[in-house]
Amino acid sequence: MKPAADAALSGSTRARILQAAMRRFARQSYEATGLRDIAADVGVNVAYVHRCFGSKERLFRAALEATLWPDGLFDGPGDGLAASLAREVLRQRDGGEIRAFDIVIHSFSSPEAARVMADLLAEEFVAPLTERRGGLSARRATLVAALLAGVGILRDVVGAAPLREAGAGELEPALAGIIEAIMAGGDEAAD
Amino acid sequence: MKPAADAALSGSTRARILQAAMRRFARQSYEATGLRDIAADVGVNVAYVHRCFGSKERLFRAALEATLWPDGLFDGPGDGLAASLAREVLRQRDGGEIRAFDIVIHSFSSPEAARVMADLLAEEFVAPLTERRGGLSARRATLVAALLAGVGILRDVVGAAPLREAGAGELEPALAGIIEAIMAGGDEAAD
DNA sequence: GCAAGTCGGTCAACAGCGGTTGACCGGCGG
DNA sequence: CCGCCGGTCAACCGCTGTTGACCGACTTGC
Repeated sequence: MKPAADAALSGSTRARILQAAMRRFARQSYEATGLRDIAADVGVNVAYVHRCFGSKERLFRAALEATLWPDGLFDGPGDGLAASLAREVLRQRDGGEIRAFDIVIHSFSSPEAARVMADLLAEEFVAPLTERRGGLSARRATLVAALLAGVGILRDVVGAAPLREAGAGELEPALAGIIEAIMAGGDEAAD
Repeated sequence: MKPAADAALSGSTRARILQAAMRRFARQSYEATGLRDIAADVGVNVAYVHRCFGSKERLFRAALEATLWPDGLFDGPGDGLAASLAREVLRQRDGGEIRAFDIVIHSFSSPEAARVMADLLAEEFVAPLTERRGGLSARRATLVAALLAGVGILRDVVGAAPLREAGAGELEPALAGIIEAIMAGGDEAAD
């Protein structure tokens, strides 16, 4: 089969596999996603998917890393950070768009995925956030991550009604306020 | 959990299966927990576990319901609510103790478990919390749930270092403060 | 110009697990 | 004697990640 048509976009089959994996992992859990599903999406054989990435866990890691903050989430002005985090979490995904967040919130549980995420949480979220916001402790940065993760899960995985209903415009400032409160919170003993 | 029935029924094989299920689901994910594991714990045949509860999902639901807030989490004084929620989430489990929380945080993902949890979140957390704390919106109550879920997951499932390290005594007041901030937060437009 | 080797990819199979099912069985009350 | 209850046993069927053998095309070396 000649991939001439979509060559420009996806070029190598490996890249297309990766993108299919990203799409799958962003919509289902790690365990619910089979290598055969991904292979079928791309139109290749299962064996090749496996041989291409070594193992399912490594494919998951690659997919997650490939989605990490494509748009420089932490690049904006420091004082708008809380707002942009809130916006990112509540953002509606349209079409084929894939957020790292979607992958993360669907694959808690499953020890393999958790291992991957523990690494990336520290390197790709806590570190940039504390660096961006001087004086912010790793603990409070992780608490921000916890809030965002919880909101994402309850909203998009569990489907909690109060977080899904219409007014994202109402939810967003509230969430931003809470994030700000967490980051600003030095009102207890310094941590 | 029914306090008296618990001891009395400990003889009943069905009750022992339920308890074994609670233990398993509190330590592994829904998907990672097999009916055969549970059956082996109790010392009965897999088929009986299935026939006893109808399906794996129903067993999960029964196990989760049986662990729900055994000690009346919302019964304390209303103003200490944030603190007691924080304490509950960060509490160290010793021995065979099983919190509903442990089951919940291990089994996000998996659609079957999520379905169960969506029901119970509304009925068993949001409703009591808003009732206990007059004027609290369902949205903010759910945000509290999100924070607690996120903290539990990052701490106990993913194993994020900043939330696990020693000082629970330092983390707890910070968490309580954030919870309080969420519940108190009417500083934005009323929601 | 031809052999050798690598790259991209297929195919079939393995080995093991998962929940679920239906047939069966011993004891016990009526 | 019948029938129900608690429980076992074996099997089914579908799925999983993973493996090794193989293959065609293209590049490289001589």
